[in-house]
Amino acid sequence: MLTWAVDLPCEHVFVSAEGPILHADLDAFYASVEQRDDPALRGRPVIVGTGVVLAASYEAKARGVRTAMNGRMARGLCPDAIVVQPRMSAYSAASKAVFEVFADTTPLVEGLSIDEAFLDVGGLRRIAGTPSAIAADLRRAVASRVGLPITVGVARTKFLAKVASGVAKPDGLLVVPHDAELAFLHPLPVERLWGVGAVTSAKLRAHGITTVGQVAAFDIRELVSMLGVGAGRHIHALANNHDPRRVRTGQRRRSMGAQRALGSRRRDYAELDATIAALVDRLARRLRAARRACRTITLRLRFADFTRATRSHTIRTPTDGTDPILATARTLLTAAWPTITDRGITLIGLSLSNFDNDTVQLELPFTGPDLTPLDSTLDTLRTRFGTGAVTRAALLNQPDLVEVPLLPD
DNA sequence: TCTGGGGTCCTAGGACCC
DNA sequence: TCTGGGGTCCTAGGACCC
Repeated sequence: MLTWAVDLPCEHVFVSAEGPILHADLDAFYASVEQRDDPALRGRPVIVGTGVVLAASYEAKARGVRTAMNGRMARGLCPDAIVVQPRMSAYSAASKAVFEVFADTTPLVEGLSIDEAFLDVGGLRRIAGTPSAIAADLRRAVASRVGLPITVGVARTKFLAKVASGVAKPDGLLVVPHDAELAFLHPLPVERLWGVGAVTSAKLRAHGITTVGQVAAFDIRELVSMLGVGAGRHIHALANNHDPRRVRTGQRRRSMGAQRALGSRRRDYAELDATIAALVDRLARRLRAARRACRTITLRLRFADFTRATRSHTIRTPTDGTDPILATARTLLTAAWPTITDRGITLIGLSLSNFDNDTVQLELPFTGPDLTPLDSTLDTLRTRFGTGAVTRAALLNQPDLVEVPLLPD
């Protein structure tokens, strides 16, 4: 199987500092890459994606075009927009170049998606200047080395930094000073809270809650009964400016999926089976390229009325093979078929998860009976590999060698 | 506004174990 | 025979993010 034993030298382990934190977010990423690569597009409204809008330049956004909007509607709002086909490989390359700039700024980078990341710049003050100077340098470096505009929010916590970059967009820089955090946060609309989407926003507004400050003042028990324990506590904490989450490096993906929209035409079993075979083929290749193996295969379906259904199965032994994954996917489809056959399937997807824990053997920077460095080492490992990666007991039992999950993809 | 493709995390019930 | 309390794993659904 795919269990690795790789030595990871300890100089590759980074110690987390405690903020300040930068949230760096590329502006209208796909559209900006298109404008960078084709001067004729600069200053003009650009829409990436023909079916739905994958990205819109700020010139198009000014006319009301939004990400995920139906393409026909977008062209109605902005008839002179230039619509281009997405070029995913160009975006991947641009993202990689930007992340290299991040890595040159600080080793403590946590990527959130193809176009945004948190950077912990605590501890860099003496060598690189104040956080706002570091952020300004970063923006200049991305502009000169990659040719893309990027907005940076700077704050004490992840949440404040993320909100700051959102407020500062496009092509901006915003620092939230320590003594102005609540004054910055509380007047904002509830939708700025990370984790408040359409459903939660509607519930809050139905209770007359429209600002972050109102959420902060609201009784937490009522929030919990309104939204559930997890969401209620989460937004209450954020609204009250409690966000102890640190920047974490070395996170590995937890699932891998592929899907295919089918339109409204009726599909028979054979067509779905062929689609699934193609999805499995793609996914299994990606899985092997990432050197992972999965145990859970999930079939995702979306119907004409936009309801969804999932069917999943977990196998005993992790696999990266096309055949076992396809066999499981087919079993799921066959079992679900009688209940889905007349519901009008408009999308079919597969997701692989429950990856086996690939490990590395890591030399720790101490041996013998002196355990004083143990807790700082534990902290270091958790920063790099995640809180659940290693326990104190594991370190005590094996103080000079410990297995932790493999490096990120 | 009727909607693509890729992800993350949480909740809740049931099976099973001690 | 009926019972408590706690834990893990699996399945299905849902909300949210870019």
